[in-house]
Amino acid sequence: MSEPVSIHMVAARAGCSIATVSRVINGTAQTSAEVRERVEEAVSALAYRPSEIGRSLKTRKTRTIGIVVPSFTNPVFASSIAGVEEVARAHSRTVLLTATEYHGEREEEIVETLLAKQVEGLVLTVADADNSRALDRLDAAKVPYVLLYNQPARADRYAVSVDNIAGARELVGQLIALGHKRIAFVAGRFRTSDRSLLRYQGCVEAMDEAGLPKPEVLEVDYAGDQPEEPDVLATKLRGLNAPTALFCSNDLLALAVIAASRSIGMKVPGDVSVAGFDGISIGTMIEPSLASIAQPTRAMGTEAMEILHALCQAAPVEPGVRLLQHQFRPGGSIAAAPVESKGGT
Amino acid sequence: MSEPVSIHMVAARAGCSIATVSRVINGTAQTSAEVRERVEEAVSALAYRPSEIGRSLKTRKTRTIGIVVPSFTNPVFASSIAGVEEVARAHSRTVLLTATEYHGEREEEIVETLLAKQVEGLVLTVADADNSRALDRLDAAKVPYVLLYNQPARADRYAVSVDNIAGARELVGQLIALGHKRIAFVAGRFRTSDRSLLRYQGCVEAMDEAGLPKPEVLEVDYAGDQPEEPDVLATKLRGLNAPTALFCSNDLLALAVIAASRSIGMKVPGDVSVAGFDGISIGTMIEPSLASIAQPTRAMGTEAMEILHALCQAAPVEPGVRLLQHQFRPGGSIAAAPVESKGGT
DNA sequence: ATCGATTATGAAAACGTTTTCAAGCAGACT
DNA sequence: AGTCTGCTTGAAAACGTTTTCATAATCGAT
Repeated sequence: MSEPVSIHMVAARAGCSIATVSRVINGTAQTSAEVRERVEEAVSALAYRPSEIGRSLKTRKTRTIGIVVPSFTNPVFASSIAGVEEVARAHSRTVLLTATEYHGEREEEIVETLLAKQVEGLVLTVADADNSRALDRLDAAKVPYVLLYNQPARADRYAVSVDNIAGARELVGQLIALGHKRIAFVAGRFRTSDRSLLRYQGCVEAMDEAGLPKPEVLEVDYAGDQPEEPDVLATKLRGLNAPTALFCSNDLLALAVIAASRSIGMKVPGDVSVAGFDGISIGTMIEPSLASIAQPTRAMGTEAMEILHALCQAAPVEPGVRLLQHQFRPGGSIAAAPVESKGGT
Repeated sequence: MSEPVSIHMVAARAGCSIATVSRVINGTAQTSAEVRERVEEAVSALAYRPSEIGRSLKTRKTRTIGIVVPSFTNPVFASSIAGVEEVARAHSRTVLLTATEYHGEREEEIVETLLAKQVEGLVLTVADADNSRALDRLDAAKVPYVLLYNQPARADRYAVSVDNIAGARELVGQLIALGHKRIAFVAGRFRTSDRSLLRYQGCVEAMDEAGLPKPEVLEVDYAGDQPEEPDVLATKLRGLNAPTALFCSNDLLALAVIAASRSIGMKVPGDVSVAGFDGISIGTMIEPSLASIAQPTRAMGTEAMEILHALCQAAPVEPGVRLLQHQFRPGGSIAAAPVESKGGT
């Protein structure tokens, strides 16, 4: 903070010009062994580290990328961020982190800030990938970016995701195979998550295919990352038309739904089956374990960052959505549907 | 990436000097309404955003802070990061994020990188706050930092934590009150977490006080954030001397321990009580709910960032460790100790 | 010995800002 | 009319780098 050691001091101590110091440090040109040694001595004696700021200004490269996600506390995002960061570091890039807290309207402002910081590219998860002023801004600025968890319709955008529709279909297919006919979709934030909508769509398709009516939908409010109060949620659950299975748009929500069900005396999976989406690791440790669609979250982060890295150095990359493999994760939270009481409630 | 619009272009379009543009943008001096209007027109027409790089170079302020934590995927760190980021944004600072992945030896290199990026300060959780070359480096560079979750002995360092010893004592006290006499401490990473060690110490003190022998210790290996394979863990648990309660050094570990116990037919809490430390929110949603010591993780993040912000602008702040209030969170995972079979195994 | 070719080095420009300094200019006062 | 004050503006320096260009020095070859 108070003793900034610049290249000039190193040059002074080594008795040469700053140009030579720069050459020694970056190995960008031949230098005599003698002067090289003096420079190296000075560098370590002064604990000199070239300022990335000065360097960036000249080279117009910051080696910094930005991340924009709805939240850190959702394990899905946390672990993909970890993946991004790992790859970023491997390519000696650093990561500027921001969260929208699920406020889609903040996206644009956040992107603006990141742009001012001269990030070379971004990895982001937006509310609606096909209608985002933030993305338009990035396109205009010609700053490369890779979407994560979004599945944009536009083919010119880069994205890494799983096939949300197929995943949801698969999961709901399992429920149907277990004999469930009245399946409700418990939706987190339809409005701020196109993923949620796609999963709903997959659910509808699976039920359609099986000749079942559209699922009932229960929309849940959130406070930050946590679903609303357990008793409010419980009340809402009670208001449903006696579904035998609940498909929740994500695992965190499923956990809350299980807890709420329990609180109103509904046994899981005895009275009602509950499934989620994401495959967070905690789901396997609880009892009953949570049936879900597992996404390779960390790998999605690393993949996104690899693409972004390529883009940053203007390497040719095929645009479009990379769909990584999802996997049905069975769990004790779902079971065969209870036998239907004839014409009952 | 390819059309960088600089202050010069704005000046050219507005027909004035770059100095005037700067003044209009920052409002740092009076300008005539006429020229101000022209500048504003140019700014919005060109979608100009001052480069933070250029600005930082001149002002020697980057308005960027660094975060160093062991991992993002541990909810404890994730939520305090969220707190840090929130406050940082409120003070219009951005956050550079890095994880050590629990490799203490990486800390120094990471700090070095962050320093080169000219961060104005750091929030970090280190392996051992009293013996850290990374912190020494920061002291030498006179860059302010605030520790999070660490409780350094040195009184000149800033830190935000809970009282780990007191928390552990309190929790173990509860176990003892429930009649437990053989309590084992399940330790995650003694070597890379001084928190773990403090919690152990608290456990020992509580047992000492009650005239009980030192707790048996089970040390667990990790792969990244997840404890070792469930069956390995289960085997290790079986090797213990029939404790009636397991105090785990953190909640994630406790969850794994519960799952492992279940896998070898030990009922929780019927056969063995299990408690954790941290109070992660998922702990309240599972069955049985997890008894733990809740830390105000997000508040710890905001507090740390507030202190750092003050430090960054050279405001006087009392050094030392801020201990935030922890709270015993009761849970169904602990229950009265089974009655002791006379002189049994 | 002289010449061209090669190598090591330094001076200076450039990157995009902020800020100091001086100057221009209007109006107000003597 | 002349001076002073106050307000607005521009030129230029500075921040810490990298890089271009030129120069000095070394060397082998004629």
